[in-house]
Amino acid sequence: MKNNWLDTIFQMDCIKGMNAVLPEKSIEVIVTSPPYNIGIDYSVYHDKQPFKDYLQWMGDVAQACYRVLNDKGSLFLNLGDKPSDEFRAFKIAQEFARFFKLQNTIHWVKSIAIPEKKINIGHYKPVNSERYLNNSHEYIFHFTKKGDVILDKLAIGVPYADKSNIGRWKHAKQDLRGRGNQWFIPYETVQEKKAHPAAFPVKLAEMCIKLHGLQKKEPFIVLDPFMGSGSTALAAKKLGCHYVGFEIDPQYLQLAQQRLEKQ
Amino acid sequence: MKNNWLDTIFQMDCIKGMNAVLPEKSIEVIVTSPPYNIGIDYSVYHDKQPFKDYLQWMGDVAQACYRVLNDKGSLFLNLGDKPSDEFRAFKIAQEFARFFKLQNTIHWVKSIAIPEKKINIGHYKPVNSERYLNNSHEYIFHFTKKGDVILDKLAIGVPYADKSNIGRWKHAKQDLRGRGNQWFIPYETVQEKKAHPAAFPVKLAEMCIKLHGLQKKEPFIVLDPFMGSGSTALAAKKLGCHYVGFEIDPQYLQLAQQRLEKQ
DNA sequence: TCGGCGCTTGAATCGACGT
DNA sequence: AACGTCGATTCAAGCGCCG
Repeated sequence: MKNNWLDTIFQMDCIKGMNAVLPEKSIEVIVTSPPYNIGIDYSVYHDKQPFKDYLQWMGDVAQACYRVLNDKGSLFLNLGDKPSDEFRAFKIAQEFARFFKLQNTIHWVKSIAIPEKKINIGHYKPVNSERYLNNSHEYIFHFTKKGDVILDKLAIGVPYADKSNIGRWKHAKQDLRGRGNQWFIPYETVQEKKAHPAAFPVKLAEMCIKLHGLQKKEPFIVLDPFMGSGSTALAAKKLGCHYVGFEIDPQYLQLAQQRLEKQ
Repeated sequence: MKNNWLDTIFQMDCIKGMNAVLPEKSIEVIVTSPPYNIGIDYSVYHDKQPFKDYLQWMGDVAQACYRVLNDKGSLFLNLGDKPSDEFRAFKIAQEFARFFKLQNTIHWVKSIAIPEKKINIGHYKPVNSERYLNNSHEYIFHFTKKGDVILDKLAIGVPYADKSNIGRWKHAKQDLRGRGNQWFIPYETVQEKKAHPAAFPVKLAEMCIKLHGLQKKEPFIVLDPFMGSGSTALAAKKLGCHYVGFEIDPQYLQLAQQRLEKQ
């Protein structure tokens, strides 16, 4: 029974799951958005330092990811920020940096206003505070093993603003330039959330996979250790890749499977 | 001679300068963009660990800033990112966090493309690399002493997307909502840079000062320990505030003074 | 007994979206 | 057009603990 774990979401803890189910270096791309505060049993010893334990747990996840990722693979780690929670995203990213190299930092822009240009796009998330600015940003840290993975930047390219640049350089054969590290993707709206309370949009996962490059391996397998409602699996399926994932919560698991069937 | 240092840029090292010239708690707002690699004498002992020394030096700067800043003052720290330089901005910010609280993280968006909406704004900075995305982002870390400084969010507000919100709440008297933490400010163009090779746009410094709130103190003094070509001083002057700063390089100092006279 | 903490808890709040 | 909904919200009051 070779690869009988392909296109499966397992209801188990992701660290145990990855170690038990996935062979070394079998995964080409990991896209994930870890949950904020679960996965640790605080009941006995650790009740005083939950965040420190959470960090260590994240380090363990990173290590397990390292084992299963291909040497030329990519790991995309989505992390939000809370103004009241200093450097949270950064500290988690540093745990991953114990094993991986941070090759790119992508900024997911959910909302931006440019009054001068009459631009005012995206869902604006209210914050009731006189000291904190409304946060409309999340990080996507791009980790690789050596920091030298070749990317397919034009796969998620955008048209040139100045069309005279087309044909100006030998690589500029089409009206397509790299997108840069600022990615605008709007919030899911309330209604969309009701149907699929996804941690991040399918489109975001799609962009990560395409940026890594689709033509690299066979079989091309995308992993999400925290599958949640299945956005990563959906993106992989849409792009013709295999997926595999783990999710403890049976309700989320069911939701993910429903979304996959529908698609 | 009281306050004879107002509206002055001193040609000296900023740590020595701040300690010598500025009284405790005399400054209301600090806006600064530290240089990348100067300020340390590598010649004798430290040749093996330049970045570590740079970090320590940044910590010393932070400490000197802490002394001169008002208890309800704000420090805006602008830091760029290099993809090849892992977590550089965060590590510097953490040095400041030894003394200050990180109250907000602002993202300076220099360029963003949203092909779906045919939006493609800002100067696109080409990068010849197959592994690194084009970086069009810098951080502005907002530090305060206790993390509880009240801001004037509407001073840099933007119009509502949904006008039916105007008048809906008692504070919403005008078509103005908070801007959030994503600030679009375009690159200075090459031509502008030739005239004033500024580390950051005057507009950015203006927005920081206005966000802190202009009605807070008299005299309202804005400090930049690394004055460079004088953007912070220019912004302060434009807004009717006093400025003070330090700059080692005589050529930059001269440039800053020229820009201030012109304005 | 009073006051200053840390933690918990409920109230208030914002702006876009949907009806 | 007006208004109810919703948030990996924030904020301040309240309680218990300790000096």
